[in-house]
Amino acid sequence: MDEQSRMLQTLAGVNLAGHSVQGGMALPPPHGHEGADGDGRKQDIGDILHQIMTITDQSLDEAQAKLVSNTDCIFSCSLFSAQGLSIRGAQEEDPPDPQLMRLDNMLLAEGVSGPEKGGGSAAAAAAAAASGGSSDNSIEHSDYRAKLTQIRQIYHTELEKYEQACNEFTTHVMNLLREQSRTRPISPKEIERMVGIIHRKFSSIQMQLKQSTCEAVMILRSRFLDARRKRRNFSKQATEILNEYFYSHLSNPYPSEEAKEELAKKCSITVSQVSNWFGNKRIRYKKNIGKFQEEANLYAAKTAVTAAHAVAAAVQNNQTNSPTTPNSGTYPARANYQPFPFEGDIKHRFKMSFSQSV
DNA sequence: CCGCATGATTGCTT
DNA sequence: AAGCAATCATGCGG
Repeated sequence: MDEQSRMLQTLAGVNLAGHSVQGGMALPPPHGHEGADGDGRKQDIGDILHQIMTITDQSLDEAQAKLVSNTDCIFSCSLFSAQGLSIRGAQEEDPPDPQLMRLDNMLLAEGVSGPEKGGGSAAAAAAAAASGGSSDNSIEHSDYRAKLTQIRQIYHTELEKYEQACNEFTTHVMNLLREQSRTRPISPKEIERMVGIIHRKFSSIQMQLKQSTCEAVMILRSRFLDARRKRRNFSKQATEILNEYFYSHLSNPYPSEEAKEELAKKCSITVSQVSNWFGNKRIRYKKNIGKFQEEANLYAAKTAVTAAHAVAAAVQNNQTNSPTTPNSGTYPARANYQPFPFEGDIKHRFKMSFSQSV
């Protein structure tokens, strides 16, 4: 912040002072204001500069405060340190500026700098994609979007403020130059150069805003969308369903894509969550079969009961059938004994241990 | 507060 | 590309 102010002051100040001094020295002031006029004009420029700078600093501080409080006060340190970096970065490279492009791209991708309405959904989609799967966490999601909207609004108002300040400042300087042009010739190139300097300085301030906004979005994202942080145990019902499937397919606990989808629907979780669950379950079961024995028996009994019910229902439904119903299984709950499919091409040697364990 | 349970992530293998 | 193994980070009961 200090560095930036100094830069703006020195850069703009040197040039303005130079012109002012030149003008004052080379030619006498147009109106009869005595020698004090030259000094007065310098004073004017200095005042304006100071004014503009304080405005800019204030607004930047405000923006930062808002962005920080919007995410969390804890993160203010990272925000400010990041800004410090951005100041240094902003001073290098003028014309193409890859960093600015990166920031712009990110803001656009996050839906911050994009169109006002569609931005939210774009950000949501990006966020969902980043978090691994198409997860629709209803409550957290809307919360996230609300926060993102706040950030977007702050960003836009601040951006507008800077643009306005930039224009005002430019107009001021132009007016001053025009005034001076009555006393000495000022080439268009000189004016152009001045405007360029001003714009560059203001765009570096904008860059800070963008950097801060990016930071805020990243923090928001990591806090709301990192599923690991927001881990919640599945519902009792969901684990029941998953366990039932697992223990009734103990010889081959690898649900197909369709089976995963169905389980996901039943448990109201995502398919990738089902995959995670089975991955974890397989490895943990294999690691310590003994520990899971009780659970296995429990679910075996449970599925056996449901199977018995199913059989009973079937028998009741069509009594014409022969009484011997030899467990011709499609999904039937085969509790304790398994036919061990032992496919010749066992890709995963752990299937062996699953089969043996039963 | 500690330790275990558990869902998610990461890196590697096949 | 799917799964394993290790690991992380949180949830939860004692």
